Amino acid sequence: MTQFRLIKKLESGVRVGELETPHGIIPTPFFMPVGTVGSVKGMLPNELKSVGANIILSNTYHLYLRPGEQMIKSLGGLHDFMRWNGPILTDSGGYQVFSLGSGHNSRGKNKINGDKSLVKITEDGVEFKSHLDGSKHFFTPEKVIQIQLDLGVDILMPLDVCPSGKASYNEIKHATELTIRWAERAKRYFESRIKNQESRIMHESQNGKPMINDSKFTIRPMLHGIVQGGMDEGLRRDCAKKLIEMDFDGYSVGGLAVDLETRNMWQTVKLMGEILPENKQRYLMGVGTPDDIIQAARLGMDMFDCVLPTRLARHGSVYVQKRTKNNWTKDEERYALVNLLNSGFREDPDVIDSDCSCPVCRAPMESNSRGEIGRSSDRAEADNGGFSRAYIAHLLRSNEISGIRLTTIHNLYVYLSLVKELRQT
RNA sequence: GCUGGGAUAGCGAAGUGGUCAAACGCAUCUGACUGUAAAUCAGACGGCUCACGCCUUCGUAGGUUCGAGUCCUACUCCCAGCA
Repeated sequence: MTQFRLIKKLESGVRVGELETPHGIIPTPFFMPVGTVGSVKGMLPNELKSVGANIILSNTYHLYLRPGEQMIKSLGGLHDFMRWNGPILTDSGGYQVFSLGSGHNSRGKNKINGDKSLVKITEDGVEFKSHLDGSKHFFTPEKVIQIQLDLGVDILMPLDVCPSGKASYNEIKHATELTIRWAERAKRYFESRIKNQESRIMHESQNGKPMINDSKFTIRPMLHGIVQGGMDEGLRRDCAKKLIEMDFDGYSVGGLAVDLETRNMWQTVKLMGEILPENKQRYLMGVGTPDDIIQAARLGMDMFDCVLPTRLARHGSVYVQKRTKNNWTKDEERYALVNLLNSGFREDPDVIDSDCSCPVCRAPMESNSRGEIGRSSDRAEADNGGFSRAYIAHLLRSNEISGIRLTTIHNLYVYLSLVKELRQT
């Protein structure tokens, strides 16, 4: 039984489908806003919905460290905890193994541990030091599944080893092989836990208790296998083959959103699109820019997440469509980044993107005395959007929370309307 | 009016004889950001130069000294206390 249904494959190569999760059926391809610590920074659940999000991503590593998965479980699971009733996917912490590991902290200083690596990988799992307080912890493939099941998420990622894009062949090979062995352990543990859960539900319903119709109880969460292997075709093929044999619910393509100076990832994405099972969803982890997502979807990827729209928004940058009327000026470069903190926007009266209909840019249209249609001048009208670049730049400079909220809403809308468009055209 | 204290780069503020074009913070400018240690980080921030480097600055004007943001004198302005 597969919970992914491929409806059709568009001429562009984009796969249109749907994914059935314990928290509802969602259309693919989709983009997941990143809410690492149980919050898409600055956004409330209803705001995410209003901008078109129907699934979000959170993080095992972070929630385990704080507030702890047991606390979240006792408070009703992650969905209830954060009051988000749509599906949630959690990353496993595999990326943190990468980003907290030695040689990879390219920016800033280690806040807790000086220059020492926070991570030590062994066959059994990964020992790491909390970035919060330096305390030691140990993740195994089983532990990471347990945490995610306790969080109650819809789509789980197994613990993997995500090597730097700059790693040597041997390092990548070792990481890939370990990822495969860990995937097998994760799968075995996951299946046994799910089986227990299912039999318990069966048992309860046969005992005269009311049958549970809630999809939360009847639709099982999904576990992905994560394909590693760097840019090496042999390793990628081998890894994919072994994971496919284990029959995961879906497949993730990892290790491509790291160390971008070495990025020639398209060949690998193309390969993945060709060899991963057609009837399972494919998740390209951590990618990417809007243009990246278009390209990847055409190569057969179904799921995306990226910190760019939210992080860039907090750093003052917004995406602007490069189109004239309905034609893109250049198909492979549809979006430009604009940093509103640049001095040129201080007095810019225009909205971020006049072709954008997000809640920030959208403004009621009216015709003036000469019959020209333009943005309503009635700024005082409630709920009318139409915030000027000058105003948003001012808010950002003043460190007003509303500034980064506006840019975040806009950028997320860009991503979410983009995938929506992908599904339709 | 008297007695103290003070005037440093856009602002605030270190610096009390050489290593000072001058710490640090803010502001400003630019860049980076792809499974979030990230409302963060990096760089620039007197002038000229790609750069080595050169030139002009620490209230104003003189002076002492090989050498002054730092010491002395006068002046201008500000602050506090006392009249």
